[in-house]
Amino acid sequence: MKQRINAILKELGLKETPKRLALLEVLAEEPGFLSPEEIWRALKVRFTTIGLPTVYRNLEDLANRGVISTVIHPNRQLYYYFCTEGSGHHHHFICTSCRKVEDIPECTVAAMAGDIVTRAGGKITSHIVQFNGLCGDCLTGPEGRMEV
Amino acid sequence: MKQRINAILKELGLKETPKRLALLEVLAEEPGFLSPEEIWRALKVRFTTIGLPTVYRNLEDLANRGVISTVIHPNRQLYYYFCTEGSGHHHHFICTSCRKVEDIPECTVAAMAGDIVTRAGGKITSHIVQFNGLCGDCLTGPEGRMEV
DNA sequence: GCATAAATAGAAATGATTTCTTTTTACATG
DNA sequence: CATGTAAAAAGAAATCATTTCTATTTATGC
Repeated sequence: MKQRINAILKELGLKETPKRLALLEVLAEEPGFLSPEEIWRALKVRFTTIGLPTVYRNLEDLANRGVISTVIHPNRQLYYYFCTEGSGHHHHFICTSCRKVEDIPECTVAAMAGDIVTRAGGKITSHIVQFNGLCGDCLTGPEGRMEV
Repeated sequence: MKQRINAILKELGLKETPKRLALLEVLAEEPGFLSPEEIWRALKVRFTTIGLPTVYRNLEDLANRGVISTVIHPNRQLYYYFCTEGSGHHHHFICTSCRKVEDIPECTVAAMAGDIVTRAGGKITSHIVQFNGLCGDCLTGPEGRMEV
């Protein structure tokens, strides 16, 4: 796993700092998703000085580069997950109780739900399907832009 | 529209307070999604005293009852949208620039994206497909619960 | 009209997340 | 191996959306 993490950082041109490596190790060893503060607490065991902003900065950066996934949680806090499937875009089924994360292959939404339950044996309480982007007007014209 | 709002509140057993009615009117007149503070500012034009907590409380309550929809935004702020399609669960395409909201009928995810672009003429920059629930273990056993 | 639970005001607290400035560090290069 | 430099991190502080709290007001059924 350490080799894989090293390779990822090298490929992205990121410095292999001890804290960044440890952060990824913590995430990689965790089967479910974690909050920044939880990761921070785990890192404080290994490092006497480790700032919460460092954790936030690295998580955001790594998520933007597709190394780790963000979890959209009903409580709107940030959670992160190191997906063993690699960085290809795909979807997840998360358990809001134990935080387990299951990969979702592409298929229809309704079939997806059924497939998840069949394979994971759980119960789906809600799902989020939302597309973000620019509508036709905003794509073509400069007027009315008001990015939020 | 006022009649429809009145009917909705009556059906849910909610009191028809002037502020709650006005809040729904503001949302109903807005073609896109709005933030709590924007709604609050709109209401301050009509009411000399209107608290932001009142807006938050009503929005959360109405969303929980399915009267209005929440918008999951990349910036993680809260946004709300009064969907003209009624309270049936369905999905949305939002423009993060002008805030327009388009309804999405159920179909495959890939087809959905294509369909949205075909009808709205925009560009999809990201999409969220995530299922929340309880995995098989959490559903059956009491151990390991740690709702987050 | 009156009782009562619901709703609101207004102030204050909360707490996750971000910003800022200074210091440290990884690593490419000589 | 020394060293210059840009990236990374520390630590303190700020931000600000959201929530909580208590007292007061109000809509509505009787």
